[in-house]
Amino acid sequence: MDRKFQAVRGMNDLLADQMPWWQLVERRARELFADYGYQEIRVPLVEHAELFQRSIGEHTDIVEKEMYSFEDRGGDLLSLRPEATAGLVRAAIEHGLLHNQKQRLWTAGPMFRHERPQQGRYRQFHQIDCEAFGFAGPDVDAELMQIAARFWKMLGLSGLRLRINSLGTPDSRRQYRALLVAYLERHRTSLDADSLRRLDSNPMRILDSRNPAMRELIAGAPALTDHLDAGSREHFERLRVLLSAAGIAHEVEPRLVRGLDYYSRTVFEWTTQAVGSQDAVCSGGRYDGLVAQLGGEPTPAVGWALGIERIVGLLRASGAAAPAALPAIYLVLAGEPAERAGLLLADRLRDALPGAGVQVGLGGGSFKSQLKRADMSGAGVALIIGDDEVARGVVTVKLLREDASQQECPWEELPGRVAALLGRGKS
RNA sequence: GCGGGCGUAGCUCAGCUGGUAGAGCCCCGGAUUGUGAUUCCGGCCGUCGCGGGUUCGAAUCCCGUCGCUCGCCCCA
Repeated sequence: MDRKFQAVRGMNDLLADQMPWWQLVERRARELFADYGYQEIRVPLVEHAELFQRSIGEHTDIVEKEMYSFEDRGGDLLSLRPEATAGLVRAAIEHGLLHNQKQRLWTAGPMFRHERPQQGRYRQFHQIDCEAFGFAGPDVDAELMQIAARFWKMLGLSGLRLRINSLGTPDSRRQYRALLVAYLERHRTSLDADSLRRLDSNPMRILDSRNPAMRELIAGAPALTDHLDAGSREHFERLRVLLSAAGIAHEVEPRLVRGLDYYSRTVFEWTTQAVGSQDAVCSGGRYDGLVAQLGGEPTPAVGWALGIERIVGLLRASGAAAPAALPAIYLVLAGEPAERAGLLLADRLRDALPGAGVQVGLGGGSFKSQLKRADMSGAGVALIIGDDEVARGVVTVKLLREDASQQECPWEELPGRVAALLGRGKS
């Protein structure tokens, strides 16, 4: 073999030391959505490429250069999903979920974008995503932000900032866009290369440029907030009232523009300063036109997505220790007769003590190394079985975490004895 | 697509101005023929990312290439 296989760039293996955090995040998310009455659904990772082109927008970076697209054997052009919303909307329409109904849904899973990986940004990354359909008012916008805020609280995360903005309706956005382009054209000579490029394709994106040299120019630009239609302005103002009443801290950020074409009215983003330059951990917005655009009945909708990798990064950076699942009991088996008895005895213990965690010292080795492995396993109790114990039908019980002389225990009494030891250890 | 940094043992890394590769951790065995977490001894572990060049001699210098990583763009 002249070549070791490596994972595809930007697609990471999640090893055991990572999983306690992932499991924590996923478990809490499940509890969170249950608490708000959101239902989980799952949709395929692959959809027709056209679904994403039409929903996300032809001229977005995602569609233009980041999608994994391929022709399948039947000649269909398919894509790995770069985000979750389009697939959820497609499924909701396809199964009639939006027919005279309101829906509050969530999903989670991998997304794929062909970007240059860096900290917090990967080609396969994972999102938790929730969407509410059929609610036109700002109350559901506020609820979605409340859900996210509660999630941070459940996970013990602090230091996250919520910034909100309104993009208005497609109509008011078009008018504003014309004003903005006129302004930028007048200052064309001060634009940087990236902004010049975006002037034609997506001028509003110039507003959230990170280039400090552009700051002054941007500050002088007409503000989106000043050019909203009356309905959008009222929606936005009521949203702010609701957020304040619910005790959700937020800032209006007139320059916040999201990268996907389908957003209308409310957009928002939670950011952090704790993990590299990819600072957005959760973001979303309202997309009232998308369902109709994809062939459904006109249905107002709003949702957000959060990046699990970024949340896990925050948790790790916060110094919190993830609860690792350790076995409570480790079975040391010395010699062939003990090995023969060990598996069954371990299962009896599992029957009697479900959830405790019983690990069998497989693979032999010296007695010393077996005890060493028992210690390393994190178990509190080592049960030692050798030829002598098998012959007499007993087990040697040794406490690994405290000073106490070890004792012998007949097999029949073992579950009760161990239960008592574990109970004492916990209290 | 564009920049910066880095590739030496499974992991973390040392190796000065070129002299033919090391430490710690891990793992295994022993000191203690059945007692771990402390100690001591021993063992295992390498195409020095890859290819080419310079040289008597390259982990070290030069060129190329691949990979990883951080950042830009963009985004979760």
